[in-house]
Amino acid sequence: MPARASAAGSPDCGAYMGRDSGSPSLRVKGPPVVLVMGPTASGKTDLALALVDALAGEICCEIVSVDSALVYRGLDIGTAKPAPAVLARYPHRLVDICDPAEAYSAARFRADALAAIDEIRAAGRLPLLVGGTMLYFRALLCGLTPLPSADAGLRARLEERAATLGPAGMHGWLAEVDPELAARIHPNDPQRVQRALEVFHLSGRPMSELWRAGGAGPLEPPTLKLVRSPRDRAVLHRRIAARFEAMLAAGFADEVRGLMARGDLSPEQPAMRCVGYRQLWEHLRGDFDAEAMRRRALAATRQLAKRQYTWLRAEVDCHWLWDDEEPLGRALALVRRSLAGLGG
RNA sequence: GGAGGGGUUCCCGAGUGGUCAAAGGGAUCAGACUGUAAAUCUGACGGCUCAGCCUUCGGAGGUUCGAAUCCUCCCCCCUCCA
Repeated sequence: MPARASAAGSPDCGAYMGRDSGSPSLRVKGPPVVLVMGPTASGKTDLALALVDALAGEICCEIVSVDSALVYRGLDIGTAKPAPAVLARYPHRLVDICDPAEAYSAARFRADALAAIDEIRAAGRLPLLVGGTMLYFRALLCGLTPLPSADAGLRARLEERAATLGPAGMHGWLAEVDPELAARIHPNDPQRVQRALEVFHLSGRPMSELWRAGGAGPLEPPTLKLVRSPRDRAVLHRRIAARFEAMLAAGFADEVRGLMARGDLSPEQPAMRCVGYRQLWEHLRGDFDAEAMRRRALAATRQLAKRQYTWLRAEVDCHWLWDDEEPLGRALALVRRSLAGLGG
C-alpha cells in the first residue's frame, strides 16, 4: 500500500539535497544506520527497545532519539518520554538536552545526530534512530544547505514589521528581495516568509540563491528504514485518545502548571507549542474548559499523525511494519540482513 | 395544562421566497515542507454517468412559476408560568 516505486537511486531527497557532498559515496565500513520511524503513538519506542534486547547477543545497539519534543528537559509526561528507569537501562541520545526556554532546531539536530552516529559506529555499535520528527530525518538523510541560523533579535524586529505591514506586506517585501522564493511560499505562511527574510538579512543573499549553491550532502552510511504503524488509522486514533487520558491521569496538567510557574516560558516558544502542552496551557490560563482542552489536544495529535503519514508515504525504500505482521520479527530479520551487508 | 424559544449538510452555527448544495468555524481527508517542524501553510469536503443532473435544511401536507425560508397539522428539545 505505501511503497511508492522508487526510481533509480534515492530521489526522495528532492531538489534541496546538496550536490557536492565532497566525498563520493564510498562504501563506508561499519554498521549501517537503522531508522525506526512512524507516527505518534505507533509503538516506535517499544519496537526499538525490543530490538535492543533481541540483538544484544549479536551487536550492541544505541538509541538516538529523533524527536523535536523529547529534547526538552521537563517535558516528560506530555511527550510520552520513556521513564527514567527505561532511559537508564536503554540510554537515549538527544533526550533532555535543551531547556524549554531555548529553541532547538533541525540544524542542531543534524549536527548532534551526526556526531552521535559517528561515535556509536566508531565503537562498533549499531545506531538506532528512533522518532517521529520527519523534518529531522530529512535533514539527516538529505543534508541541509549551509544557512545562517535563527536570530531571536532579528525575528523580534521582523515580528514588529509584520504587525504593521501585515502578512501580504511581508510577502511583498520578500518578493522584492527574493522573488523566486516568494513565488513558492504562500502569502499566508508567515513563518516561512519570516525565515526567508531572516536569511536574507543575515546573509545578504536570497535564500533561493543559497539553496542553488548547494552544501552539506546526504548521510553516508547505508540506512535501513523501518516504519512502525497500525494498518488502520482508526486504531491509531483510539490509541492516541487512550494515551492522552493516561497522560492526564499521570499528572500532565501539573507538569504544565509547573512549567507555567517558572515564569520565563510563553506559549510562543517552540517547547510550549508542542501538542498537548499548548492546549493545556490555554486551558489552565482560562481560555476554555477541560472538555474543550481534551477535544483540541486530541485533534492536534491526530493532525500531527496525519502530517507524519504524509512524510512517510513520500519516503522511499521504507519497510512498513504493520501491527498484524509480527513487526519485531520482521524488523529483526531486516536488521540482520542489513548487518550481513546485504542491506547497504 | 398555559406562554415563549428552537429543531439546518459529521459537529457548532449563519441563512427568513429565487443569485442556496446552503456563510463561517470545528472535525475529517489529501498535499506542501531546507536552522520554529508536536511548527507553519495549501486544497477538498452531500451524491453522480459532474460545464449537467439528483438528493438534502425534524415529519407530512399546502401556497407559489419558484420554499431551508410562507401556511396547516404532527413529532422532539429548551426556558418560564401552573
